[in-house]
Amino acid sequence: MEASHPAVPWDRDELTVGDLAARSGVAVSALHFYERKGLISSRRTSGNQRRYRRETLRRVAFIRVSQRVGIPLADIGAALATLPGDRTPTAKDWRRISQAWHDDLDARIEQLSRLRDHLTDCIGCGCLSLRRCALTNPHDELAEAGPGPRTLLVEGLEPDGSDRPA
Amino acid sequence: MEASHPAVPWDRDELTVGDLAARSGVAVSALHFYERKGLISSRRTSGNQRRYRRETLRRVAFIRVSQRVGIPLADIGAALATLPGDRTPTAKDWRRISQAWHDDLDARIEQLSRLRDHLTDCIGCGCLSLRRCALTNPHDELAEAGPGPRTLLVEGLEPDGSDRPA
DNA sequence: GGTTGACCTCAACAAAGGTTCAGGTTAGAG
DNA sequence: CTCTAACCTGAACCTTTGTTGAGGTCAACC
Repeated sequence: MEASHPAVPWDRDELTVGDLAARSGVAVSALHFYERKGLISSRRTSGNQRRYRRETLRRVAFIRVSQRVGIPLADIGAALATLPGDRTPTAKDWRRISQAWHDDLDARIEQLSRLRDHLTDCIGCGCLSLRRCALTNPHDELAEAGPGPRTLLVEGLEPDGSDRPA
Repeated sequence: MEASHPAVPWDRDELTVGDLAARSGVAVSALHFYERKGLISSRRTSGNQRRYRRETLRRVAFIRVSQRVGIPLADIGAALATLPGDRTPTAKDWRRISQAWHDDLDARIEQLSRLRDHLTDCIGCGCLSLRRCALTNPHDELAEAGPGPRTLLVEGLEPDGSDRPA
């Protein structure tokens, strides 16, 4: 209802949840979910239906890209929360928050590379001594962001240092 | 009870679930869980308590390292299932199954690197056009193993090709 | 003004990877 | 022989990221 003309310019600028879903390729249920989690927000019509600003399209795109990079929704939400609320985010704003992902990704890639390079030494050799292995050594370990196990591997496998391979 | 001597050599070779937990740094509840999932197995004493072979220590270490690499438990279980059941796995056995992780890791690192290199182009520029962006383009996408979102990003952001940055 | 598709809320379920708790048994030290 | 730490099972609960369904409303076309 809003006004009796359904296609005035400033109405054109708003998207229904279905529009947003179609345009972003994200299911309506996921958009509702993101909204419950505070990652996106909407205005309600007098009939209680959601209307999104076009800017939301970019937020959703950012969410999906970030998830693909392996960032949990909570972190994405925190990053989005740093965007200005009083104006539409600029290229600079997006660049700033994407920089954090870039750094995160760098660290993650570095860590995975180390992991890979030690895999053969540590598992491949069959000894897998947790005490000595670089793979399982917490010192080797950084903040570990992103998916995957967060618990660190600890302590010694063989108290006597031997490993009894057979 | 087994036999009336609690410290005979072949008994020394067995670990209680508490021992295994202490040695591997994994909670007892997690070990029970791994056992329910078939990743490890135990003998039971006459009093129904678990006894693990020392070899199990290496399996648990393998599980934790694999999780750290980002492999789901089900896949780890499948890999472990290829180990010989009739003898203690050798260095060669472990090398073989770790090779698969190595390859997986290579692919994952490659993909993350591509993602990182496109991040600035795609989010950083502020346009985030899903249609054009390499980040969101399924063609760019491979099997995507490991943690993180599996759903592909799709379709166009702006039907008219423009993006209305502000 | 009626039909139909899109929308609303709330609740339940899913899968992964566990943890916690209740209620009861065992093992081993003294 | 008794005490207690460690063990057992099963069920419930947790987090994340949503999906599905039931029951009901809204909006737009003819």
